[in-house]
Amino acid sequence: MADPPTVAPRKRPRQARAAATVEAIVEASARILEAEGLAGFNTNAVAALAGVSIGSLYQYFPGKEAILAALAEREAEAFDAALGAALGEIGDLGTPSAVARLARVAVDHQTRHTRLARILDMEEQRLGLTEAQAAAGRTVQAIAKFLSDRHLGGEAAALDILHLSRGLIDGAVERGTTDDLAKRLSWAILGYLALSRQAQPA
Amino acid sequence: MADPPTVAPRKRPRQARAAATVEAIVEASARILEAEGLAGFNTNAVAALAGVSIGSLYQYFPGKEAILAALAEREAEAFDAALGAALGEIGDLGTPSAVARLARVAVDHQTRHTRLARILDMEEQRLGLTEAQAAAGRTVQAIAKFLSDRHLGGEAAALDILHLSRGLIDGAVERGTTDDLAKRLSWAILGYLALSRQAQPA
DNA sequence: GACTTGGGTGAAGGATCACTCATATTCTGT
DNA sequence: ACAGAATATGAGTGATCCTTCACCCAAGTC
Repeated sequence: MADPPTVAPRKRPRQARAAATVEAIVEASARILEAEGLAGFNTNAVAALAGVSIGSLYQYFPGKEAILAALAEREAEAFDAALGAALGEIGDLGTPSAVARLARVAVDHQTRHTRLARILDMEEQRLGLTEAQAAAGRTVQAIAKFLSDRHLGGEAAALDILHLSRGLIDGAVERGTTDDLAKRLSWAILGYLALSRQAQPA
Repeated sequence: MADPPTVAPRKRPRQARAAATVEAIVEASARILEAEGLAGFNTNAVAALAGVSIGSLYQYFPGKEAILAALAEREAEAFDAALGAALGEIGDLGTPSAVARLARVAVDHQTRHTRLARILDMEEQRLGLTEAQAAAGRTVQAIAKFLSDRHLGGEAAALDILHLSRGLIDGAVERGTTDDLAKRLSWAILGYLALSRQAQPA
């Protein structure tokens, strides 16, 4: 087992110019990972695509794993925000409609960057990306709250649903069958919730 | 985009000794991928763990990707066999019991080598691992037949279920909540089938 | 026992890539 | 305008790793 590499940013950008550099590096990384996968993800390529020298990259990130960490945090944050917004808008909807709405959000997010999302998900485990995991934890809590408010389940159900969604969406994108994807995802989620509730009446 | 590397075996082992060498290489690769991930998967390490010289490795495989191909085929074949056996034993069971049985098979298989399975799944897309995909295709057809025999769905449903299962199982293994996993998986599958049937009555 | 073919070896070439450092440029406050 | 801080550069270094090749050993054949 390899020891976990340092993942905290090396220094913080103070000028706008520097912030743009950091942003360009993260964005370039996202593009490369989506297009080429982990294999094509090397610091030289990232710097080149970002239009920045390798030296600059190492000013802000202690290594390539650190870029992954920043990227993972960014994505987790974005998903949490999108889901939070959706949750705020569905207070009085019926459960099927509410779940359909949430399914849409998940599909939209995951469809945009399938490959990137899968890679980050795997690396999140391998390295200890605590920042990203914290954001993901907030997402789980938000869904768990939604479920328990409606007496549909708790945190365990939220996690199962999240993971099952990932698999279903990734698979559908892979084979290009994303037509009724949100609807199909709703079937899985609502079905899971109905049967789990029926199996263990609270 | 990188061009797809050659993946066909270089030559076929004719003596028992050679077959053992090939087997050792594939097995060592599986162990390394499970323990270290793609990052630790290099030909030197594989040869060393297999107790074989690097030269021997290149006698049978044109490159590391070819080992991946062989491994993917082996795993896909194993899963197809296990699932086929289970399908043969559940001819007259009720649908919930039958699905529970299949869920068990999927959980057992995926739980044994989660990390390996995930890696192979990703690489299967990246390279064109046709042999492995053929075996996977047979698995899909077997499930599709099971579903259509009971008027529960077709190939699309089979694929959705397979992918959703992968996500759910991987997630559960990741966080160590594999206790009622087969049951939870059954909920998702049966729920999906029930609602999809209800949405589009044949 | 000579010959053929299959099997096995590992040092070495060559490519890639992470990361550093000495130097140059740009910004910001005064 | 100037000093000092922040930012940017990219050739170079060393390590890792894929792959080849020239050579040796083992097994079967006549």
